[in-house]
Amino acid sequence: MARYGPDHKLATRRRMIETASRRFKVDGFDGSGIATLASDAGLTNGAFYGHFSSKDDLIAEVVADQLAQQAEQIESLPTGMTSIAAFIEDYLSPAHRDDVSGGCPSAALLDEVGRRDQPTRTAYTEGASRLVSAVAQHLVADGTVPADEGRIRAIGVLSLLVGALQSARAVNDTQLSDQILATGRVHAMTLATAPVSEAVARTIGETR
Amino acid sequence: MARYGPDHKLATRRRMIETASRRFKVDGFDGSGIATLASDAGLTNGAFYGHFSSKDDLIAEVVADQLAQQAEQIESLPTGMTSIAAFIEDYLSPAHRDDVSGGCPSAALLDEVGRRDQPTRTAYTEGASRLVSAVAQHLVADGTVPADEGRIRAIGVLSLLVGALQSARAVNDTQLSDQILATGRVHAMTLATAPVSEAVARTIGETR
DNA sequence: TGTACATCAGTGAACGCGCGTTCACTGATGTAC
DNA sequence: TGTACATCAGTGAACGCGCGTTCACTGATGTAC
Repeated sequence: MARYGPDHKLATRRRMIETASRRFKVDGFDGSGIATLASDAGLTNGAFYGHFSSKDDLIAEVVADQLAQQAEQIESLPTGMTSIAAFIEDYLSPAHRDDVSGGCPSAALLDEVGRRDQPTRTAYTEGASRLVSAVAQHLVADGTVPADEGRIRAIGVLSLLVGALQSARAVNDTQLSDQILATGRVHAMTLATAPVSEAVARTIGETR
Repeated sequence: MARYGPDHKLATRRRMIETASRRFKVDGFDGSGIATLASDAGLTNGAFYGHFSSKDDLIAEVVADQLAQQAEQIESLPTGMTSIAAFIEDYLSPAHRDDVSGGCPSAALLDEVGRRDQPTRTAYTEGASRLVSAVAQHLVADGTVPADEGRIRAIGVLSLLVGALQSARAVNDTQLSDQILATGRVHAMTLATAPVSEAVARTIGETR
């Protein structure tokens, strides 16, 4: 089979990145083999290397793509505190907890990213920076926090969201898991909106 | 070789759990092989199954042991807000970020725990519950928060700590990593001590 | 005191298997004449 | 319009390797006589 339109190969590559993101989030980077990744996209193992130079290459591409999608999602959110509040509610919902394959890549893979090669970590760093900027800009545009506090608030909210969702997934006690989510939602709102403590004020000076 | 004292085998088992915890935190569960785990403890692969029934068995033991150690550490902390403040400072220090093998198991492995078998997840759940109780009791004993807020505050602080440390490790930009740590320290203190917002008050009612 | 035997923690080769990667090949389509 | 050839995305067998697990064996020590 061959001689497809000029977009065909690009479409297959896109499909591989899409299906691989799901597989990685469910089984982890180390737990996902090339044969499975290819078969998820309707291909056989040999075809893989026509699209990516190595498994690590695919991982870096997936990480970049996933974080770019998240940043775009935040960037396209309408201005207003309610939209960030809704984002937090969605992020720490039981539905998101139970949807690992379609959910946040950081919640599913963050501790593994720290063990991967530099291209993957660079992709993560750039994607995360863009995400932080997007959330920061929102909080500032909403008038929720002063301009020089945006980044600090954004980093806090995002860290909490990831830590809480991972915990809610790790635990095999539904009641505790639900409590972690409910608690996380409130704390995330606190970090996004609570009045500046003196300590926060001091830190802004240090890290700005 | 054989015929050791009655504690010898137990000591070897202990050593395996100890060295395996370091290996798992550095290379991940999937990234650590039996031959390497055994050799880290000064044994050969065959000896492994005299101590553990399977790799999954060792993983569950390691998770239980690591979280018990953390809970004991918190439980033995002297009463007083300064001790929790010092714990937060240590947890989100550059030194802890750079010491993966001797550091927090949740920061190194949390998203992988969610993919393991039930014994491992149960071990994690029990250990994490004990940790939450220990931190909650501290915050209440310190007089920092009212009795019925202890757990909620503890869950928030711990989620934030884990999320921030994982992020600081994933990112390969030192400046951003340091900023995540500094920001996390302040936010953790905020969650531990900030006055109850109306939202928090409502959530206490829901999740108590 | 000296010898024969039991114990058992640890050894290391071997098992089948799936891993990441390579490569000669296929075969449907487009182009040239 | 019909035939020969070039293209190239995808196939699938094969590579060496390390995985988790099993098992016959070793050999230093303790006990029995």
